[in-house]
Amino acid sequence: MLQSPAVAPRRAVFILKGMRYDFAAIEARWQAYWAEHGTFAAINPGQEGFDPHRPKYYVLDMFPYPSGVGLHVGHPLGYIATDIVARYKRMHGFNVLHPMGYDAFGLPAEQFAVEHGVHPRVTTESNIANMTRQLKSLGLSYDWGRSLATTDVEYYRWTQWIFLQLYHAWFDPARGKARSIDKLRQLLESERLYVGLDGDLVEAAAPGLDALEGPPVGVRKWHELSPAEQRCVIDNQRLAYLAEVPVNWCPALGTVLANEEVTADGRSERGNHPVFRRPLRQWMLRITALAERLLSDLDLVDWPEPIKLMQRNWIGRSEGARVEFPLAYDAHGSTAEHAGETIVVFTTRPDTIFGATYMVLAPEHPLIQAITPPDDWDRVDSYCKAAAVKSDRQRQGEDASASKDKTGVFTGAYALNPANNQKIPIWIADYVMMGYGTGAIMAVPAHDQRDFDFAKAHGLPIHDVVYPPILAAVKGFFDRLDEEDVELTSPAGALAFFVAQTLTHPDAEFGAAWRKTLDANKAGKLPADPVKAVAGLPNVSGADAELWREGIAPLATRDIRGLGLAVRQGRLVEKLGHAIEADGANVHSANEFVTLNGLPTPQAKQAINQWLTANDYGRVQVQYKLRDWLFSRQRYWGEPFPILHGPDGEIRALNESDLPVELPAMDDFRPAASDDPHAPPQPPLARAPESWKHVHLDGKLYVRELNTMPQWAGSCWYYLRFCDPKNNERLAGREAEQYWMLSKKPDGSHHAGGVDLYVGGAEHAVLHLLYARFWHKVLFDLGHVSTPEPFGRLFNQGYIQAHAYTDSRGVYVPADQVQEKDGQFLYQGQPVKQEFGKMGKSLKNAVTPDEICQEYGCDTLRLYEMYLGPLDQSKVWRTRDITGVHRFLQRLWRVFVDEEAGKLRVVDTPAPENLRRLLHKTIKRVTEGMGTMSFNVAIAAMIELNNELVGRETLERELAEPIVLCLSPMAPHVAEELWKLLGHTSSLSREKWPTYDPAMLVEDQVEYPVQVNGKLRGRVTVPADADAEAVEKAVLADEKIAGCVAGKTVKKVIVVPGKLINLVVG
RNA sequence: GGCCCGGUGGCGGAACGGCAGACGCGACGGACUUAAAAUCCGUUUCCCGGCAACGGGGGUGCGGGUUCGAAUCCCGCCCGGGCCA
Repeated sequence: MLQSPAVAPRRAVFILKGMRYDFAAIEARWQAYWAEHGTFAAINPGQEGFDPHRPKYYVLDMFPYPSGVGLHVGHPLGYIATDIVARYKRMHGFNVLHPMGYDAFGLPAEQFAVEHGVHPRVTTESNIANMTRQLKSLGLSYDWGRSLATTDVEYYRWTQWIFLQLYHAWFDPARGKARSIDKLRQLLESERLYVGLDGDLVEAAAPGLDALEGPPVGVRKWHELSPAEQRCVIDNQRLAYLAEVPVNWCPALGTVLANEEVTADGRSERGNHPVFRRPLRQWMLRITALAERLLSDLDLVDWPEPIKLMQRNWIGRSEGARVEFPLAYDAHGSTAEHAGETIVVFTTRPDTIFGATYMVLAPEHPLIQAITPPDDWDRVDSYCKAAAVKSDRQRQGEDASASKDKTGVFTGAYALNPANNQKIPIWIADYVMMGYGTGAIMAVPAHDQRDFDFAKAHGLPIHDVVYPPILAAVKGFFDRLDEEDVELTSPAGALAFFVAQTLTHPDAEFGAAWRKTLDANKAGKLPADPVKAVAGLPNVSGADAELWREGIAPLATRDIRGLGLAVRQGRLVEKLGHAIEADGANVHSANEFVTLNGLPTPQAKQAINQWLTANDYGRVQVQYKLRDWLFSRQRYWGEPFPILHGPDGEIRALNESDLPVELPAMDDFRPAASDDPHAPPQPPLARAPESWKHVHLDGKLYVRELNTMPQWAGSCWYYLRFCDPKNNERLAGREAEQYWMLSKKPDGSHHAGGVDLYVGGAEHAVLHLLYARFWHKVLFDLGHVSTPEPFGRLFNQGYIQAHAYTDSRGVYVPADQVQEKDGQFLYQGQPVKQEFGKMGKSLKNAVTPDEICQEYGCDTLRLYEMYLGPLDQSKVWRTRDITGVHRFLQRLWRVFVDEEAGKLRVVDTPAPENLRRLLHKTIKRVTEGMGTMSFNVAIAAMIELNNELVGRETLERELAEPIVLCLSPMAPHVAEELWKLLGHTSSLSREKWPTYDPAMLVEDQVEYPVQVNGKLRGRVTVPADADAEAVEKAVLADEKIAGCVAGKTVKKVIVVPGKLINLVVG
C-alpha cells in the first residue's frame, strides 16, 4: 500500500527507531556481551581474580534430559527462578556458582537410536546443542564453561570411580557409617570381629573378656576360614554387591524393568510385552544400610515438608516385633529333624497377636519343603512354581480382578500361636513377599483386609481383638444387656442411643450412658431411626458414620440377637464383612500371664512386646520398606561397570588408574529380544568387539561386566562435578569442593547441605534425591566430600499446565489452532472440548520458548512466567495474557526514553517526595519478594511504581537507577540497556542491590479504618505519633462514627497501632 | 483406603489474625485515528436503593468453634490435584 510521505508522525518514528524498545536487538546485544566478557563465570579458589572474602552461593537446577523436541515453556520455569536468585545474589556480593548440564544417558536416546539406526551419541549431542541454544536465548546467567553431560567420557570416568568406592566399602553398624573394606579386613584379622554361622559379622566382646570366656558360641575366627570363605564374607559386606534377586524380566525388550515400568497386569509399560518374574544375578547397591541416616538427616535440611514426608514414607521405617511361632507337631507329617524349628514373622501390629488364626509363607520361603508333609508336597510345589513367574504387582493384586482370587495352598502343617497356644494352620500364598520382612506373616484376618479376604476365600477363622471406639461402645452395650435383664421397647434404638451417648461423651463411663439409655427406654424416648441417631451426629467421622450406616445399624435392625451373639463371641468383624484396621482398644486378648484387654493400641503394643521379649518369643525390631537398589541394566547407553569376571567366577574390580572404561563403538546396540522367558539375558555389550570384552591380566582371561548402570547413576553426583568440572585428578578438587559445598549458617557454623538452593520438579522427590543423598553420604563417610548432605535447601516448582482440546472422537487437536467464539471452542470449524493438562507433546498443547522470544522477547517471557503465580504451584499458561507484562516493559521504556524526541528523560534534579517514598516502599516489596521467591509480588510492585511514573516528562536519576537495578534480575536485558543509557559503561550484574530507608516508609499522618463491632464504618486521620487515647478521642469526635454509635454504649475501644480501630458497642 | 497439597470476582492471583479482591488478563465505555492496530483515560465482587456523589446488605467450597475481629487458627464435611497402597 502506498503511504503519503507527508505524514509527520511516521517520519518521526522512522528517524527515532534507534530509541525504541527494540527487544530483539537489545537481547542479542547483551547476550553477546555477557558471553564475550565472561560475565557469569564463577571463579574457583586458586584461580586468578578469586576473592576469598566473598561468601559463596551455589544455586542449581535439576538438569534436563536432552530430548529431541527441545524445551517447551514449562521447562524454564525453574531455570528462570534460579537465574533471578543467582543474579540477585551476585548483586549482594556473593561469588555465585550457577551451572547447567545434561542427564544424557538412558532409554529415550537409546530407543530413538534403535528405531532410527543413528548412534545415541549423535542424537544426544545434537539435542544438547539445540537445548543449549534455547537456554542461552533466555539470557540465563549460567557459567557455560562448566557445562557437562553425564555421557562425557571424562564425566562417567568418575561415575565409575564412585562405583569403585562403593565396591570397596562396607557399612560398619558399630560406627553407623561406611568404611573401607581394608578396615573390615583389619578388624577381622585382629579378631575384633568374628564370622557368624550365616557369614554375618559378630562383634567381639569388650577386650579382655574374650580371654576369660572365649569368643561367643557358634562363631569362627578369620584365620579359621578358607580363602574362598573369606572372600565370600567380604563380598557379602560390600556396598556394591552381586546378588541373585527376583527381577521383572521382559524378554521382548531384553532387559529388566523397574516395578514402576510394569503394568498391573504384568506387561511392560513400553510396548505392552509380557514381563516375567525370574531370579537374575544383578549388581545391587546397599542403600538399606544407610536407611536410618537417610531418615534422620532429613531433619538437617531445609526442604518442603511434603517432600521430606514422601522420603520418610519411601524409607518406610516401622517399629514392630519379630515373633517366633513354634511348629506344632501332630500325628502325620512332621519329622523329628525339624523339632525346635520356628517360623519367624515380622509384624507392625503385635497387639493383634491374639487374633492370629493362621500363618502364611511366601512361596519362596526356605522352610516350605521342610514343613510340608510328603503327601501334600505335589500340591504345594506346583503352587510355588506358578507363583514364581508372577510379577510383584500381580501377586499383591493391585487391580480389582486379582484381589478377588486370593490364591493360596495349605501346607498341611501347623504352628502354635505363642500368645494363646492355639494350633493354627500354615498356608502358602503369593500375596506374601519374600523381599519384605521375613517372608512369613501371622495372619490377623479381623484387622488386616488382605488377611480377611484370604480367610474368607479359604474358610479360615476370624477373631476380633481390637475395637475402635464405636465398636467398643457396641460391645459395652451388649455387656450390660447381658448383666441386666431389661425389657427394651426398641433394642436397635437403645443400641443407637447408647452408642450416640458414648460417642458424644467420650470420657464418660459406659455406666452413665447405660443409665441414660434405660431412662430413655422408660420414657419412650429411644430414637426411631437408629441410622440417623448415630451417623447424623456432628463429631462422628465419615468412616465411623459409614461403619454404622452400612454395618452395625442394618444388623441391629434385622437381627439384634445375632449381633449380640457375634459381639460376645468376638465375631463381629466377620459379620461386618471387612477388616477393621483402625487403632482402638483390645478385646479377647488375654492369657493367664498377660492381658491386653482395654488397652489402647500403642500401650497394647508395648505390653505385648514386653511379654514376648521376656518369654523369648520375640523382640522389638525396626524394619524398613526401602529395598536395596537394583543397579544393573541390560542396555547399551549407560555407564559400563569397572568390573571384570574371572574364569573361576572371581569378581575383580579395575584399578582407578584403568578408568575410564569407555563404551565400545558398536553399530548394533539393540538388546537381544526373545520370546523365551527362560533364555539367558544378552545385554547389547555381549556383542561388543572381543578386543573390548576380553581383558588379559596376570595371566588370566577376564570378561568385562556386560551390564550398564541405570540412568540414575549419572545424576547422583553432577552437583559435585560442577564445582570443578575440568579436574582430571579427582571427581572435584578438594579445595573447590570445600569452597562451594560448605555453606555457613548465620552463626558461622556449617550447614548440613552443600548446594544452597536446588530447584526442580516434585517428580524427583523420592528416587533421584534419595539416591543422590545415599552416594553423597558414602562419599562423606569415606572422606571425599565435606558435607553430610548434598542439598541444603530444596524448592519444588509447580508444573505449567495448558488448555488442550479434543474433538468429537476424543483425539487431541493442536491447541494453537483452536479458536474461541462466544464461549465455544472451534478447530477447523468443528466444536472441540476444552481440557486441561500438563504441557507436552502428547496433549498437543506445547508452546516453545522460541516462538515467545521471537514475538515478545525473552525479558517478557521471563516476567510472564514469574508473574503467573507462586512458583511452587501449578498454573495455566495462556499466551494471550503475555501482553500484560510486555506492555509493562514498553511503558517502562517510555518512562525512561522519549521516543518521539529521541532522548533520555533522565534528569539530575531531586525527585518529588511522594515518588521518593513510593520508590523506597517498592524497593522494600521487591527485596522481600526476592527473599521468599515471590517473584509475582515483586513484579506487581514494579508495575505499580511504573504506573505512577507513566506520563511524566522527566525521570529523576535517583529514581531511575534503583528502578533499573530492581528490575535487572527479572528482566536483565532491558535493564542492562537502560543502565548503559544512564551512562554506565559496564554490566550492572555486580552493582549493589538498592537499599531502602525505613524512615522513608513512615508517614506523619495515618489514616485509620474504623470498625464498629467488626464492620467498617468510616475512617479517621490522625498524626502518626498519636497515642491510643488521642486516637480514641479523634474517633469518637468523628461525625460519622458518632452517628453509628449514637444511643449505644461504647464498651471497648481496640486500637491496633498502624492498622485499624474497632469499637465494641452494645 | 491412608497421607500430603489446594479451593478467594469472568480468569491468573494479592492480603505478619486487622480496610478482602493489590497487580495483570479479559470485558465494557471514552480519547486519538478516514479506519484498524498500537497507545492513553475511565469502569469492572455480587445484590438492593439512587440521575448522581453515595448509602445499605451479602460475600474467600459447606457447617460449626475460638476471637473485639477469621480468607488466615481449631473441629467436622464436600470437591479438585499429588504420592503411597
